[in-house]
Amino acid sequence: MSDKFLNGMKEKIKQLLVDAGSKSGLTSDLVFDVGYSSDPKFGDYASNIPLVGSKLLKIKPADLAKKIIENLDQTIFETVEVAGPGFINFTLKNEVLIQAIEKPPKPEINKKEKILLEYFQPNIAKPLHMGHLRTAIIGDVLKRMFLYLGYKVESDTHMGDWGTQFGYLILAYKKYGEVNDKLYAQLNSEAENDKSIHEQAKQEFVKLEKHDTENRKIWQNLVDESKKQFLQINETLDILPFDHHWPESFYEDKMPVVLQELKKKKLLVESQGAQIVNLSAVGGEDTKNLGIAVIIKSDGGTTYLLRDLATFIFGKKQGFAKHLYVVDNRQSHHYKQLFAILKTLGEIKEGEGVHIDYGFISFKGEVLSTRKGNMVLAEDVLAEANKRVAKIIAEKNPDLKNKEKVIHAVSVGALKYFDLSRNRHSDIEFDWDKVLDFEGDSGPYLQYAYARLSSILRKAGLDGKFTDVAISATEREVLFKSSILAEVVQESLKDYLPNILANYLFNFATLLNKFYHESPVTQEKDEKVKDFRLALISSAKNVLGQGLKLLGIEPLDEM
RNA sequence: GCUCUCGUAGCUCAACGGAUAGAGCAACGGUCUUCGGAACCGUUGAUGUAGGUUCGAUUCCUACCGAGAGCACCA
Repeated sequence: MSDKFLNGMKEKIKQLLVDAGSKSGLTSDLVFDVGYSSDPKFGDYASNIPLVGSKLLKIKPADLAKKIIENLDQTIFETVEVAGPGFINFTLKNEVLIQAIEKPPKPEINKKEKILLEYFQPNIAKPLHMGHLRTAIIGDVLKRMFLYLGYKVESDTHMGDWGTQFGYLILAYKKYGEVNDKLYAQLNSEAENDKSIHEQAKQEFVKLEKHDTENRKIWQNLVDESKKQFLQINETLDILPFDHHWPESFYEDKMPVVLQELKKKKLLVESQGAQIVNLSAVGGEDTKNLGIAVIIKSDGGTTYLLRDLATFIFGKKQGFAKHLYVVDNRQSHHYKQLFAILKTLGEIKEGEGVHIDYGFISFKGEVLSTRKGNMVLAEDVLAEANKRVAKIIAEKNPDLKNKEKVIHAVSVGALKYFDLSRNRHSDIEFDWDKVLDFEGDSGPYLQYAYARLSSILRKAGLDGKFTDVAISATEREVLFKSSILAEVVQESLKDYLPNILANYLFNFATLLNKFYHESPVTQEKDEKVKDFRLALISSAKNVLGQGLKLLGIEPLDEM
């Protein structure tokens, strides 16, 4: 995100430092940072302003730090200290944290700006495997975070229902009288030995594009059936409903205009019978390595790229200021070409189109692939997860109500967290035992911490209130971490990295486990202390619950 | 050949250019007459190589080594 929308505590402290800095001889455009302290002993927040400012003023960082602190408005701070090589460490007053918890900051954003978020591009005739799930899981969390912060965001599935693969599907139907993933794979493998099959398939697609009645009918049936299947993902994985289903075929009538535009700008050239844009020849420095982009194939068929050009332009006409694509990183070349052509057409400005790429999932060192038979099907993983969760519940909590619901929520939580806790740029090594490990750094661990908090509140029967009592270091940490959720979400969304939120929640849950382990609540004799701890638990539960919902994981009162 | 990702502990992963590189699993040792043991506490253990920029580099730059992906008629 290019927006400057942070208005949490970091931004507030930054502003205070800018003011204090200008009274200390620094210019207001000095670039410096305010971040979370790496360790509670360094306070809540830390800034490097003395380190970057000292060079300009040619004085020691420590001396500049002292000067800035003297000029600083300290009303919200308990302590402000100079430490290390020249950091200023800030500890907020407890009452300030409590206020931030009760009234989380809301970012100032451009409410008119609509965002189009494209994720989950299932291919027809291929069953969903773990690799396909990544786009849906990441996209769904991004959508939830946008909505939480007040953005206008709409999701679109962009189902792959067009292109040569449909030639194959139609051909398979005509040959075998029906189509499924196995027959599709069979035809593909036959095509490897028999080149004429590929030609036939291409011809079937061309016929489809030319409105051949029979092919249209076959195609429509395939699409309808597949769509029904794919949209089960909303239930099976608790993915928010999609706002749009604008599949590739939707752009069929929107491509000719784009072609006209490309011709008008003299970008389209004929080469080996195909219509192409030679990006090495048309663009500047940034496009010279992008090579050749095929717009119309030599058989007259359209390409994915042309459809994507039409897709972006359509989105713009619908009033979307940004178009985000959650697609795996193997397509980064494609998106570079897409954005480069749009730029040349004058249709896109910097930051209006973003490829949110992610690493793919491998299994035993190989990429998941239908063709290679190296498959881990989503439904199999979920079924196995359900089995193991059910077993654990039978051991630990046999009297649990709503067992089915809990089993589902825990399984989905484990599956999603496995994905979301990792940086999306990294490839993921799929491992049954790791996905299905419900201890330690896992989805169920977060849900467990939430359930424990609920349990304590249930036993106590009241919510407590923040009283003025001496608190432990752990309690202080809980208080601080409870205050920063909105800020963390903003940071997580800034580079579209859900793992920032996931990692924060894991640390928070760990802290909470430690807290209720060392601080008894219901048995506490001192009423004021009890009130405080209950209030702390109550607010921490809200924060953790909200965080889990943002990850698309259901908070459970009992499990 | 060109381009892009990625090389961190035995394994799987974290770390806006910041302070002592964090976790989980595995191993070993503890906690409990338990507000729920899917828990808590501790021990062992890591930045591919060589330079450079910086007050400060896992992070940025260059080269090399290694892994993966992409580079016109698949999407």
